[in-house]
Amino acid sequence: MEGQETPPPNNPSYLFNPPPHLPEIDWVSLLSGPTRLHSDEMASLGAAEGDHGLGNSGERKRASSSRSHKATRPRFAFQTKSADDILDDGFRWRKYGQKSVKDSMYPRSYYRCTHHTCNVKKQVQRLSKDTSIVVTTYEGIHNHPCEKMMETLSPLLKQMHFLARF
DNA sequence: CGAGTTTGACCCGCGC
DNA sequence: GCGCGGGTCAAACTCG
Repeated sequence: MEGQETPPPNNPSYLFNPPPHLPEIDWVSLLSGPTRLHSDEMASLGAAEGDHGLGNSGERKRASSSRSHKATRPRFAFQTKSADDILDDGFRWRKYGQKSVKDSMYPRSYYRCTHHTCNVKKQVQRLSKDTSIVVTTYEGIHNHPCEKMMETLSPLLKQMHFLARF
């Protein structure tokens, strides 16, 4: 049931996502149907983000400024057709939660980038309508190079460095 | 033994 | 004000 009408373009110009077994990404729905997942207006640059009182008697020491980041954070969602929920995009993700959503009969998984200085999050959810479709929502931008990519590029960079001497 | 996953509880925003 | 739905935390657990 793979109605693939868009074979992978073999243009060698993609610097991002050169991964080995990348499933087909529905970039069309990405670009045309921007946000029907979360129609959140990313206005309200919450400058006044006082941490919540949270005067709980030492229960959850919720380190403030965690949930309050609903301000201007780039987020984009796209659909992939894959049998596997998690697709290897070159980054390392650590799962930190899973919830069952109301509309979908499948649970939604929450991942966070394992890089120290990188607090990019993503959530993965399988469509109940079409179980072969997985909706991935990225939130934030990586402030570090993709290690998979660096691994691939490393010898190339070395060679360039070598050639640059001439 | 460390990194990552599982899972239940907690917290919060929003609609009624 | 209350209940629901969704997002996150953290302890326990698993796997390499």
